[in-house]
Amino acid sequence: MTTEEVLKVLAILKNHYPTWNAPVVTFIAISQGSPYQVLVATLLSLRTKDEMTREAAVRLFQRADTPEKMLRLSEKAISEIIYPVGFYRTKAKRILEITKILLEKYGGRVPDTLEELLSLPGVGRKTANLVITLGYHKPGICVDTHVHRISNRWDYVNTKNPHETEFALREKLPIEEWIMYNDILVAFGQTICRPISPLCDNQCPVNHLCPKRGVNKHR
DNA sequence: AAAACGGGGGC
DNA sequence: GCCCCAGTTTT
Repeated sequence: MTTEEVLKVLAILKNHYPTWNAPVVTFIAISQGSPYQVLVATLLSLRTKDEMTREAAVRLFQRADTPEKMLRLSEKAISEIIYPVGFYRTKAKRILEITKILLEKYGGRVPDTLEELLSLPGVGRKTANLVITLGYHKPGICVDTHVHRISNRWDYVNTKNPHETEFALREKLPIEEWIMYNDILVAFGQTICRPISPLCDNQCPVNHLCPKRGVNKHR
């Protein structure tokens, strides 16, 4: 697909967007979540189903929604709160580790630049870009499995790894669409344009524009 | 049993 | 670039 065609597809998907659950981190952001909450929710979401992450994030923020409050919780306590999110021990440890750094080096604030965010342990490009876009409302592209998969499924980019996808999208996609592109592809990818057995025939509102419709019964 | 989950780090 | 890691839910 060309950029022009992708923009047409996005316009159609935008109309369907309200019928899908907003992705967790987006949900946190639009419900007045702080950059710190966006960061923590993103850490929870790594390799974890959206719904599990959402429930865990809500429970955790009831107990601690600021770095100061978070440090009062033990690693074990956090583990129990965020269960059954996968990798919960690692994530609890990482949340505390990063929170300490935020308090020691950044006065309790979350950095808003890519470089500073990437310097935090356990923060890669996807996490950093999500904090920048949803925490600080600055332009960025965070490529997760959905963005990567669907961008390639549309033949919009032809890339092997997420980093290439991010670079290609930065070149091709108008900057005004970056955040919406992310948001919509995640919501769309979780419900319709799934990795395996996507719902092309009955439920996809853009199947008539998709070069891979019916072909992608798997992967 | 195996795949999937809005990856990250080490090399 | 490739390989390994962490745990739970879903298929």
